Amino acid sequence: MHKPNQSIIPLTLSTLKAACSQCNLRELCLPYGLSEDEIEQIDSMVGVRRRLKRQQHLYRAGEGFEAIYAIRSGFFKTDVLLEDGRDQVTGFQMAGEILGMDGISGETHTCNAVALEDSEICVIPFAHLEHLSREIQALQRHFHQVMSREIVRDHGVMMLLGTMRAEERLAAFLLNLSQRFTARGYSPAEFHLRMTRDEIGSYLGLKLETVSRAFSRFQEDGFIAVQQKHIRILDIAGLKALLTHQAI
Amino acid sequence: MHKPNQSIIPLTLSTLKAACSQCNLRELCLPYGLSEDEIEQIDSMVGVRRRLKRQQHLYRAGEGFEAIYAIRSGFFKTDVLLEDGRDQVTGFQMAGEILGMDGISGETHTCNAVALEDSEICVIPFAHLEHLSREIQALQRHFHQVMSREIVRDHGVMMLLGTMRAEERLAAFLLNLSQRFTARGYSPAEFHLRMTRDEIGSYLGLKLETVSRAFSRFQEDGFIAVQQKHIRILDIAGLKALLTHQAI
DNA sequence: TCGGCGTGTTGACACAAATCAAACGGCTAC
DNA sequence: GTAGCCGTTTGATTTGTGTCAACACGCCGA
Repeated sequence: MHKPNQSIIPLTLSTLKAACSQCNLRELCLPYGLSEDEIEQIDSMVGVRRRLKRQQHLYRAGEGFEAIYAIRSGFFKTDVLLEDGRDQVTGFQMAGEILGMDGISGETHTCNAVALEDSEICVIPFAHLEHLSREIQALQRHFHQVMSREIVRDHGVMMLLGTMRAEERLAAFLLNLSQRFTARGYSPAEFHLRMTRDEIGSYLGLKLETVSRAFSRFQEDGFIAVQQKHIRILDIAGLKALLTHQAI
Repeated sequence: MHKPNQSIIPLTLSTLKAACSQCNLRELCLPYGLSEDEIEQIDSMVGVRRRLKRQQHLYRAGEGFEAIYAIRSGFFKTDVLLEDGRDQVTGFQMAGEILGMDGISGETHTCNAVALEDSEICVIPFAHLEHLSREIQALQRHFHQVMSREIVRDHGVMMLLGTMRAEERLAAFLLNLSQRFTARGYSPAEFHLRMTRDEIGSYLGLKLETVSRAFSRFQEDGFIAVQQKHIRILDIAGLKALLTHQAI
């Protein structure tokens, strides 16, 4: 009955069991202090789950918007394409984070979301979410906070792109990843990059060669140990100093 | 009873009369198709109005978040400050646009909002907005769209900062302003910049000298006529071509 | 096991924008 | 009216990052 190979897992008793109420990412996706009853309601909100393989699109720019997505496991990037072919990665998302809020305004997605590793997401039909957040105040508040957090995050990226130099951008990027991995119970100092140098560069407004050089420089200076996509941070304080200190 | 010089206008019959139901910016701030009854409810949501003089702060980073603000008239900028003193303008806002959504996530504002000319704003207590948007579905949907639009706008700025060259950024900036003025019934081709070259530069991730040079270049090339802060666009198509064509 | 391709590194050079510096112009205040 | 200041323009020079190119590495499939 439960077919792991299928990309859409139908809403059955067995899948429901593994829904929000049992999910260890609950504290990332949902507000605190919900009653049993409310959690049960929210469980029913998550219609289906979907598995995506590496490089598979969750949605594409131009597609109709119907749902937002909570990442259950895996890693994603979102990117925007300009008419003339230029594109930019607008974000990297990991477990417990929400995708698709760009689509709310125009009923159409404005960016692409691509899995950077095999991933699993929860589909949250938006009409259903709105309905429920009219009933459950804590859910409403939580959703507003999630959207607002996205706005604040974007401001941070604008800051990075507008005022920082290449090495500062990369340092900020690594520290941000480290902090997010930590929040998920992983090592703050050692992790695996799911994206290529080119994708990092696109996100940071740099060319891949510049990213590569910055990695090398950080390694020379003893801030990190790089081995392909495996990163070990040796001197977090040093990286942080790069950011705040800057050219005096 | 009605004292225009005071910065806070109390909620009286006379001010209520000039509230949402009578506001000519209604189609920007509110959803279509509300009933008389609903509009009356929303009227009551807008607690007070406030006048701000040029250079006055509407709110500052770190201040507690209680309300969002609809601009009734005037012009604002928002900016973020880094610990090391660097700052960046994250946006310019004009009549009919909403300020303050950055504060929702952390109960605290994360940026400063400053009036760039004498302005008037409507204070929308957030608790009240959430309450009402649990009752009026169209209001809920509208608010979500406004937040989402902000996210999409931010992606556009990231695109600009990450992939465009100086002249492309300025062209995009001018075209965006033109389009927004048009939507408000002003001339698409002639307008007054409320911000300095330095503020434009901060927003576009450029130094003020670069902005100035780009303006001069656009004038030489016959795209625009610049006289201080007064801008006349002579060749919109030319500016647009700068964006899409780019270095072949 | 080997070959090939995608990905990453490193070097030489070019170029766009930053920086430093000076002078100008238009406001505002006296 | 005029002095002074802020904002702007313009020029000369520096510098960080992009560009072009060659090469190295690791992974996958044959």
